[in-house]
Amino acid sequence: MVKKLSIADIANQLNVSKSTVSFVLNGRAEEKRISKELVNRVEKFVKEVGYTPSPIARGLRTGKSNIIGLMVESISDPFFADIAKLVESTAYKKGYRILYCSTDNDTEKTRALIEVFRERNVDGCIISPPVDVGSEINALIKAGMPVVLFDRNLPDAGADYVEINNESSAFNAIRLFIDQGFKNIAFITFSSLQTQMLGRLSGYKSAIGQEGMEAHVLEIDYNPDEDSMIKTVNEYFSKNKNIDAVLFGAVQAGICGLKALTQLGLKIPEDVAVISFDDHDVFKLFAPPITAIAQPIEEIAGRIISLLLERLNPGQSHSQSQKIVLNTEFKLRRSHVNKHLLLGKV
Amino acid sequence: MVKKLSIADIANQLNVSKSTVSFVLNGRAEEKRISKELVNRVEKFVKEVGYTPSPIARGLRTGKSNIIGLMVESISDPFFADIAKLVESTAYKKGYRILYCSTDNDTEKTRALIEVFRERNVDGCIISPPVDVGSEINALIKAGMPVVLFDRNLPDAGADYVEINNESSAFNAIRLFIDQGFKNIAFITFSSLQTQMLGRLSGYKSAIGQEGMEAHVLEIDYNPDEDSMIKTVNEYFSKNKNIDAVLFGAVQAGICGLKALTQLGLKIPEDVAVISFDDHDVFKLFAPPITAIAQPIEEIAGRIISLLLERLNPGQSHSQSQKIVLNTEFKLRRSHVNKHLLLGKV
DNA sequence: TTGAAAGCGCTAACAA
DNA sequence: TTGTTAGCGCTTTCAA
Repeated sequence: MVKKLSIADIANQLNVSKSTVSFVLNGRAEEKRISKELVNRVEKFVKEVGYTPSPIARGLRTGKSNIIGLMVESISDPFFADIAKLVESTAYKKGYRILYCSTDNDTEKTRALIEVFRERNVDGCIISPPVDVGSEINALIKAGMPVVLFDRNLPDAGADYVEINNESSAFNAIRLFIDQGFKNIAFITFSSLQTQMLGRLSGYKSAIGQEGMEAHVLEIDYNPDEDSMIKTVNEYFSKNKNIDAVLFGAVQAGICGLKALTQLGLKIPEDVAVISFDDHDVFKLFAPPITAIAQPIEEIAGRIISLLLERLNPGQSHSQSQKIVLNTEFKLRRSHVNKHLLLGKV
Repeated sequence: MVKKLSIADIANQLNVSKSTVSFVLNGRAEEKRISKELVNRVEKFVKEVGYTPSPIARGLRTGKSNIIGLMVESISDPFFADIAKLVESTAYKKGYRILYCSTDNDTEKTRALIEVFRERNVDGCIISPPVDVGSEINALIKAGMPVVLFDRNLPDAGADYVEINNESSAFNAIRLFIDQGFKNIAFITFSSLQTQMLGRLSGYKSAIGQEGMEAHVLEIDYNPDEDSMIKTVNEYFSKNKNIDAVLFGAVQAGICGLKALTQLGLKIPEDVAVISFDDHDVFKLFAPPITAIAQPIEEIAGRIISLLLERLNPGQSHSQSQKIVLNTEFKLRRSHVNKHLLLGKV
């Protein structure tokens, strides 16, 4: 591998100046009224030797990097992994690269990562933020950085965001239980102050409250050691044998829950009916298949990236921030039905 | 947000030169015999105003970026997502950021991405390569880029790599079937020329061949539309009713296979015994739980990153490339046992 | 229509 | 012991 060519090399070999080459390469030949003939000569030569400008030098000069920062809670979470995949694929086609990092829901790490984004001159950010980083995000936006939030938002941030209708999804799931005659409906979720979790909890509570029912909420502290979380759920069901239906507030909660229910030998839906947020192969293949509240992953990713691209190439400058709320889809399977009700009918 | 400070600002305000500041910041004060007092003054001021050097300018000057390029087949694959997560977390602690991209197993895209890595001056690459990029990878290495391959390797590449013992894992899985008396053992996998897939196939064939059994291999063409792959597997089982055991060659094949078997109403393991490569929540929660050949994810990620860090900070320069082959772990569950054999025993 | 030159922020060779 | 200065490769203003 020989040394990489620079624009100076090109200019020298062509006996023109660096600026001419630069103008041609940046499509400003016409504007600069460079002769068609010269343009051709430059383009031909550049293609011939396979020259590409250094994005680093360009970045230093222009402040642009053609990099999008993507910050999610954890890339190993299937939801975020799917989003990342789709976002990267679209961004790549538009010439953007992805600098990615996981926050691990750690506010301090997130702050440091925002600083990394800033100093690396990323052109825009996509962030699923932990709580308490509102002021940093706002500072970023004030400094002119395009920012799109997703999955959860920050109440005090003026950023664009893409979300699902968490509250009404939870509400509807609980209604589904109530309408079938379930009496002791639990909500098992992770303890979290993030808006999406708050929304789901509030949807649960308002559906329950409407009926004057008692709320049964279990908030698990997230723990990388899954077994300890399973144990928590296990103990909860052991102590609350009256629970006849449960809504899981997130895919990981659902998976832990299924593992706990399996350990306890409880039958779904005969002993406990189940609905879970998010969809996953586990839910499709479980016996019985688990009814799930599926997020429209493709659409979420699509909206995120178009929101960001819009900000990056401000056609008509929407200086106003956009809030997009998408609908979830109920994947009605077999885990949520009231067998006793069915039997009654027969 | 005010304009970011530059090293020149720091130098001015401190009435020293840029180089002095630079040396202090880069820990070369002692070597340059800068007075303790000055060092303190600089460090204090830098901390006070929160100055951090621009990595871009530094990168332009030094050719180093503190960025590691991570290229996987698809970040939405749970295996790669887990690896990415662990690698990022370790790299972050060492001050490296991750520039990530998916190859989608597209050789052309991969070539373009390698070029991106090169021009962005990433300090090192972690790649799960598609076939036919051996020469590009070799060129990268020749140009002095540290490269670690994983999951599959390139026969003609001189890169470090981390792999599992694909061949013997498949061999042992088939032996497990054979020893229990299964007679028509299939191998269902994706059609692929990647080394890991070739290894698994060859392990299957040699175990089968040893017994003089007939090989039953189904190679699915990977298709983002899962339903079409399920259909393929479904038809295969419909046409080959004598199959009494099956090894799935990858997690996605296993999931498709389970979906197909479920559709067909075939009982596991009574009608068909099952083992799958890779472990996944689906396998743990399926009824019955699926016996899996689990890859040691943490260890793979750990080896990858330490191999790379070793190359990045060549203590004793291993110019020789290192090949690391890790053992898989059989998660013996219930899907692989021969019920007829058990019955016979009882 | 094209070219010269400044400068983005940093490092490091060389001077003092 | 510290400062001066020349680039790294590019864009862009200004001059020709």
